[in-house]
Amino acid sequence: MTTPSHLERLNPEQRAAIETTEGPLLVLAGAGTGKTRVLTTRFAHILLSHRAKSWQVLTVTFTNKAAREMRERITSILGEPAEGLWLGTFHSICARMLRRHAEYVGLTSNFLILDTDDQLRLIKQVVQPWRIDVKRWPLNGLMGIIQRWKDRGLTPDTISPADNTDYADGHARAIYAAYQARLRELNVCDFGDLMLHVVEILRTRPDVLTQYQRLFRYILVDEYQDTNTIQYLWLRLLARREGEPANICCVGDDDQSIYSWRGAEVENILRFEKDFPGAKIVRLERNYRSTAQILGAAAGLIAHNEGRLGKTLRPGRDDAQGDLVHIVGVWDSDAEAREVCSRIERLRRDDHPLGEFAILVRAGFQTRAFEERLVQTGIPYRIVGGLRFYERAEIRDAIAYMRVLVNPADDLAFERVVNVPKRGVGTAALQKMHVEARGQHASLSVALAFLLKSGGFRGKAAEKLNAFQECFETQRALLAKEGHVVAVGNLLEESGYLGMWRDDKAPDAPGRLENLKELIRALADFSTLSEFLEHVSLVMESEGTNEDQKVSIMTLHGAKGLEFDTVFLPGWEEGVFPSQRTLDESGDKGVEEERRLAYVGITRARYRATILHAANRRIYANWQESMPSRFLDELPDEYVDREGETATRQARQDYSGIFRTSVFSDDVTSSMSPLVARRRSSVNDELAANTSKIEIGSRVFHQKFGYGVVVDADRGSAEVVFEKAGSKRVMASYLQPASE
DNA sequence: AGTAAGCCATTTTTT
DNA sequence: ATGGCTTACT
Repeated sequence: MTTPSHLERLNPEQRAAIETTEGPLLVLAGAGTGKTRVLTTRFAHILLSHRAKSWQVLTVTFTNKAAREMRERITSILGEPAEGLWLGTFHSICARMLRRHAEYVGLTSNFLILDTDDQLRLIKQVVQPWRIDVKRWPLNGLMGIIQRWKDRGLTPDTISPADNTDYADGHARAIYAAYQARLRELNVCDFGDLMLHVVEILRTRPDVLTQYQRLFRYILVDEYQDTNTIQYLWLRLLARREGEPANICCVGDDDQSIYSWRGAEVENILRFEKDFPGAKIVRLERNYRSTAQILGAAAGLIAHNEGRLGKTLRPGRDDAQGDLVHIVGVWDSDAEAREVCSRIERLRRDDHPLGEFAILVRAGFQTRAFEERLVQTGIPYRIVGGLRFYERAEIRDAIAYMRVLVNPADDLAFERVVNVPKRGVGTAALQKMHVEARGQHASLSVALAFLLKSGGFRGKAAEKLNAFQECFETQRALLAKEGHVVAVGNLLEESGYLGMWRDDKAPDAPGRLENLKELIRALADFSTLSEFLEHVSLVMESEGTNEDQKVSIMTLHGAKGLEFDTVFLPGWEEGVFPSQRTLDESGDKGVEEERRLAYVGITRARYRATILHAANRRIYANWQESMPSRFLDELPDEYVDREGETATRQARQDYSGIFRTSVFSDDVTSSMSPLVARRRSSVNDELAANTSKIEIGSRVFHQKFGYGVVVDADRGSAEVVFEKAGSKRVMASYLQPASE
């Protein structure tokens, strides 16, 4: 018997994970063990073996990226796009379901999905009657609490006293109720509602539930360790046929659970066998990504966690022998950046492509030192996971314009743009509209129209608001005739929005205009504006990832699922990693999650991993001595090379000890022991800083303010007269000498 | 209604 | 130290 082509070159465990199609199955897939391959092949196998049609398989992921990749790979296995797939993120699939049955939860099928800005604006309004002291209880916190409740599937009336909080003087539950009521009135949903409402429907409408249970003959779930309670409830409702647990296959790795702080419950994966009686478990432990040393180090580290399902990564590659994992102790964050950069340069000279380097940090503030050094050294880099395309102010504004164009009654969007660009609408004018709208039980747009007619506004404001109203009406009329691309283009032009950015003197204004052009271009990919807006609210993706050869800087969280030849892991110090905040808030549980994060970090590397820790680090304002991370001690000695680390380790116990200096260094201070370095550092660091190039009268460039001329300079900062942004005092380290 | 001064927090992020 | 946000002036 011949093996079908899609099952070729799989190891026995992978094959078991694919061919065990019936009944509940948990696939414990360690890092780099071919998880995505198993998921996609399993899908194809179900189809090719005629167990189900493509629309009878439900496949859920967490990110759009994962969903897209899976779709592509399934298409390539099958040789053609599969029909009517239920493949997407939890949220996009729930949105699809909710549009079908919206009326069961008091919505209509054209409900709108809110972004975070809208949510906050709404909470702000809803909270008014309680006169909450927002200093003491920031609204962000309130939103967080409501979100967490939603993650756990709690509605205002199912929150037990034990679940309630002191937040907002104990009014959180009542505010939640008011917020939900308001959402319903507006016929809108936040992200949490997409899951919450669907679960509500499945629970209260047996006919609907049965319909889906019959439809989905197979269910595939990616990253199961990241599911929260409501997602788990949703899956458990769907994964049942004639009272029996259905063919649900969850893939995940308890060792890579790093999102408990946003509601993920590792318990879900740990409890799988109990939740789904008769479940089988397949472990994928052969790693095809990393060297034996990297795997050994990672395995040794994660072994310190308790309550694991248990899994040991084994090298699966023939060329698995490689370098030891390097641990490097440095003086401070600048030395750390220098050390990393000099190592990158060394490898770069040996033709290692820049795209194969990653610097993985615990928190955003760590990136600064690396950026500075990379700029100085002239190594191209990219910060991954900064602000995403659809989160930029100009994009959100433009989208709000589109929303009002589609639906004049979209008050949240209306409010966002009514005074952008400035039309002389302040809190007073807005208040007037709100009062009018409430009085008439109508939208702000209707209220504005009424006020304009009845002379509620005078002078410049009236004129501008009139024009504002009119350009919507004109383009709305044009929408059908000319199409949405033209209408939106006109709208942004005639409302003065594009002009606002054209007149803006800030150096980032041209970039914003560029983004807006990009957005208008993207409109053409959709046949209607509503379709585009649905895409935007669910698939908040950034523009095409440029495949330039650049060093990637990103957070450990952001790196999950990625891999690089060479990985640098800086900042392994107590308080930074594990982070102090996690230590304080979550204690031992927190340490375990941080350790998993460390495990994720190490296992990103194919060939080389270098871990760094600094003896001193600036926290907010002042310098602090820092202790090497406890995780360093947990790495098994046989897989690591501790350069200059013995010294720092000893320093922790005895500051009068004798230290050894590392021989492996381009830069004297970078990897020497802390105490030796301390004596030299003040001199060296100042020489190293680029302040020497920043002299009075020299022309400089600043990322944010653009070009300018230095009029005054001292050690750390300089007064610069910028061409466009005027005179500012800025940190010298943010300045580069202008080349022209 | 727009600007200056004070106040606070400041990990991680997707949908 | 810094930036973001609210409050208090002009």
